[in-house]
Amino acid sequence: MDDIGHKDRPEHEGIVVRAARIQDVAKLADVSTATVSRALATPERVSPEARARVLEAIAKTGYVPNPAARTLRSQKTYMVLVVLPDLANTFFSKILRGIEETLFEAGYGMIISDLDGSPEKEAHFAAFTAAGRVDGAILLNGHLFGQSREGEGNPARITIPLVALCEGIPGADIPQIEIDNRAAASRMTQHLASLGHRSIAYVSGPPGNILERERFQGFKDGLAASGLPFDPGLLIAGDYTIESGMRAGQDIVVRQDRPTAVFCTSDEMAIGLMRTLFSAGLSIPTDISVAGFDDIEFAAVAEPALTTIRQPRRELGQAAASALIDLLQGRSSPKRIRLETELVIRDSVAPL
Amino acid sequence: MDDIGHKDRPEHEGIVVRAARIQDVAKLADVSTATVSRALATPERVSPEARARVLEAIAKTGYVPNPAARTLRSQKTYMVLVVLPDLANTFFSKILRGIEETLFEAGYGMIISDLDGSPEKEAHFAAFTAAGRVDGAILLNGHLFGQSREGEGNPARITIPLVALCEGIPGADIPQIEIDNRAAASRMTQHLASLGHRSIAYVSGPPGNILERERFQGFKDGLAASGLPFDPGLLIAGDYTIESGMRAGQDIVVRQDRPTAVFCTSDEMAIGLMRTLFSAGLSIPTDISVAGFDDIEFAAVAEPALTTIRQPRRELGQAAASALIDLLQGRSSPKRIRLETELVIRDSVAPL
DNA sequence: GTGAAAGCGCTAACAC
DNA sequence: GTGTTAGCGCTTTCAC
Repeated sequence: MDDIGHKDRPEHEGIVVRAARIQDVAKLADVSTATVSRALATPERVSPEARARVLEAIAKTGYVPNPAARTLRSQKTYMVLVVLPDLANTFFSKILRGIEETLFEAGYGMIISDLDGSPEKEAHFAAFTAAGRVDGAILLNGHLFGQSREGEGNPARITIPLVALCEGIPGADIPQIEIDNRAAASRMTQHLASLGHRSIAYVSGPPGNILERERFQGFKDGLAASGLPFDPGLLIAGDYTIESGMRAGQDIVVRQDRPTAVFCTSDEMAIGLMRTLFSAGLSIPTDISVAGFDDIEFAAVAEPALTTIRQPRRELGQAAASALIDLLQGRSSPKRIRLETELVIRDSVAPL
Repeated sequence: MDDIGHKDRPEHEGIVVRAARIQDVAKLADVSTATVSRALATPERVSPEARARVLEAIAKTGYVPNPAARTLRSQKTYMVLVVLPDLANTFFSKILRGIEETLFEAGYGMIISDLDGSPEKEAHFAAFTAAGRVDGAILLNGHLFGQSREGEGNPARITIPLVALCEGIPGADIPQIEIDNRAAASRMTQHLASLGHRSIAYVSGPPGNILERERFQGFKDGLAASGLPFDPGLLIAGDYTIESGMRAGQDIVVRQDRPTAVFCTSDEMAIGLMRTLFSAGLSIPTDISVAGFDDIEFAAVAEPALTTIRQPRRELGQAAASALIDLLQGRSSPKRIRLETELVIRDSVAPL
């Protein structure tokens, strides 16, 4: 730093010059700074000659507008916050990519916050958002800021556009982008039943989770539609992780009266569960059928290949980003967007 | 917007008030704005009484400093850019989490850019970085901005602190955080050889990739150390993806003279390859041993469980973030940090 | 269509 | 230890 905090930029080898500002461009193009600004933001309001001179000057100086100054003045950051419960969960990566590419095309950047179950982090990002560092946010964590613990008093209120993705937020008046979890779970259950399975175990997601509630409803719907009774004894607690799937497998292995099929509400759990069943000497699907949910990359290459429900993850991300961009640019957005799922039949489920 | 672009904040039901600024706090605490600023940045330089009044006023007003104004003035963004080749690759998620948590603790936010093989995106983020939107960057993509296509002329030069993670950047004079790929690959090769395997196939990463170059060297080292000849016929081209692993499996299946072990340089490829071998009726490790690299989550639950090299992914992320923070705060950082890997022995490799 | 000038909210230099 | 003030770089009235 040679100067009061300016960014430096080597122009010629060894000679350090401060970065070009709008004034430099204006001077070079022989116009006012206002015209430079307009040439960039609203070219149609600038004469072609002036515009050409400005563009040339920009090219010559390598001018890039200072975003902090722009934000300070215009109150727009062109940044979107994406709130995740867990960045290390592979389920999110394709969704993130869908979000990122759509945001990118519209000129928005993406800031990721991994809540990691930490209320401090959540408070931090709530403040961050309230401070105007982002124009909008996409919430994948199933609740609004500050709603994790109810009735905790209100921190700085968030007034920017918000969109909920995957995990709907019941009370919130914001666009919700999701799949029909209930219908999908019902479909899988009916598929299992149609193959002759009458004793179908259900490995749940975390208690209270909205996806879990919907999928569980779907499971019961499917049972009912197939004329099967609901047996609470066939419910096994899980939390969508590989580890909980392995634990669920233990549970099943030790039962004297084993179910003939297991519906795991995530592929991770299904893969973990299959691991445990194998280790116990069972074979799939001969001894027991296993179904998953999500269709992550590894579902197709698992041994046996996993029968599951495909979620259009990339499209979900794209749809959420599009909805948010609509809001950001003053357009309206449908309150609920539901994308189609697909029953993917592979080898882990067989007729009884 | 009721006003010239100010952010609004509901204070009481229905009444909308603009967000508190430093002046509001100063007035309420009966000090100057400078004192408020100091009370936040350098509390030790403010009298305890003044500080207490300021803190109280901040609590009362719900004041959150405007980051754009702060950045404009101080030339610091407290943002770090993380450049990834592919966000959807599950290998990165745990690394990202390591980065994020370390950055977060130090008060930095993280902006993710998924290059996605697109030169336009790369140019965009180079400009983005040059424009001063971030204080530093962590590069996971194996090259500096603008170096993807050589001799393409120089866009705005990046002068902020940079750190390379996982994929080293040979010519660059920046801290490199990585594992010893060569030693790890050599170790796995020797492990295979020690079990009696003399015909070991090698499934490579993308050509030209630095990880691939190092691991390939390690493979040859390991062969040499075990007294085995190097046979180019046992090299199979891959690119670290599941799909390329499946293709490599096809290659192996059709050989009349099959290798007895396959060293895949990513777990994804190993899992894909096992899928193909299974489908062809081979059993692992009875007919053929398969080894991976990385120890992703699914390696332990694959069937059979995958013998592989564990990379400390979270720690890699943390180390890179720490190194960058050191640079950002004017401290120096070692030019090369190498974290330990571990040979994880599971069931996919057996003695000949 | 263009320019002058105000000012976004903050920090840092300087004076006391 | 504290206040005054300039000004970071831009956009946006307002006047012409």
